[in-house]
Amino acid sequence: MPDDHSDPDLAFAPHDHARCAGDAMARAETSLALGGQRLTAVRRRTLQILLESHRALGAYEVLDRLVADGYGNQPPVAYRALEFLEEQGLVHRIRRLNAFTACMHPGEVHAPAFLICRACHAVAEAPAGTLGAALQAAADTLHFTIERSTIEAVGLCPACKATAGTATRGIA
Amino acid sequence: MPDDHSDPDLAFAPHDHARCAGDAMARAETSLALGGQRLTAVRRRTLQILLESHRALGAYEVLDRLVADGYGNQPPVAYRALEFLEEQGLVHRIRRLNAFTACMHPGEVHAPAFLICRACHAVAEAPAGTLGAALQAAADTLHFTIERSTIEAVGLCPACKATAGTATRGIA
DNA sequence: GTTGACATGTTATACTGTAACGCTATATCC
DNA sequence: GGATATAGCGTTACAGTATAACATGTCAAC
Ligand SMILES: [Zn+2]
Ligand SMILES: [Zn+2]
Ligand SMILES: [Zn+2]
Ligand SMILES: [Zn+2]
Repeated sequence: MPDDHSDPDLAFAPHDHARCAGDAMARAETSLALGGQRLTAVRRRTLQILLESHRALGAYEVLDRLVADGYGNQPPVAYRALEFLEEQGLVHRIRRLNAFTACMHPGEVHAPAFLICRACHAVAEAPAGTLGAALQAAADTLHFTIERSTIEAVGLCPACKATAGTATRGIA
Repeated sequence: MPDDHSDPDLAFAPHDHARCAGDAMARAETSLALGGQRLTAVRRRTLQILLESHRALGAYEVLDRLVADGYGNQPPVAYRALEFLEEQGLVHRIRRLNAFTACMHPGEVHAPAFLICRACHAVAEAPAGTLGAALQAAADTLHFTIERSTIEAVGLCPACKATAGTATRGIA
């Protein structure tokens, strides 16, 4: 059995997602412990919820899930947990969708870029490649200093391209 | 007097903005005429409003301006005009700001990328350069087909870097 | 002038995000 | 253990963003 956890993003491919999510949660715990940050019950559950699929969830979807688990049922509960996780680099905000998704490469420094399938709503974190450099180069010609960047592409994932028109596929 | 209308984006530099905006409006008229689309009063005024500065305006800011000119004062009036202009490639949506800005390169095919100054709120459309290609390359490795992309960077424009901390500068 | 298509005006509502306050849990220091 | 400080959570109330649905108006083609 091949190692299906080599990097090239597997959001679009079938894979051992239980392990995928478990690994991510473990990395999150390590990373937070190192930084002296607290992974409280709400925060942990929020991250778990996002890790259940390679999709982006709206704050209110997350909130619904938290409520079902007995946590506070007001928007700030979800927003606070999500913002904390984003600050810690464990979650990314997908502005195009007004939604959040778990980071698949926590720890590594990365200007994240996302590929969003409009059919199955899977979200993959694209391999950085020369992307960051290209954006930096564009900024340089205008003498602009980049602090944060948002790169998001909408289109069709391989599975949905194959089934052209059909609905959900894969882990999304 | 040098031609200050050579491309490298001038949003961050002083320039003859009346001509800058006038040119853009003229290109818009041509482009719509070719496509058989109608530049109605609301649409024209909406584009003018966005062309007054190199900033992004929220739909409700645009609406306020339209109301002041005697147009309908409900959100759909502004959203419809903005969406029409965006479909025609004359306006871009800046998701990071929940706002809209006039396109500075209408006609040309371009996967737009924006540089947003967090100090003076100027928004420049970055020269495409290798950016589109880099994103496409990243997508290719996952066999993802890009249909639309959102590229936005937040940081400091040259003027605001110089004044480090001071407020508004330039045309923004 | 009637028809049909498109655009605008209007009502109402849905969705997304935050400010502010008070309570509770946790860590720290004595 | 008890006092103190801090961070996190629960809640109320509201602000900001966006859209569905329907009525009215405008314009060009026939
Ligand atoms: Zn997975
Ligand atoms: Zn898909
Ligand atoms: Zn200008
Ligand atoms: Zn600036």
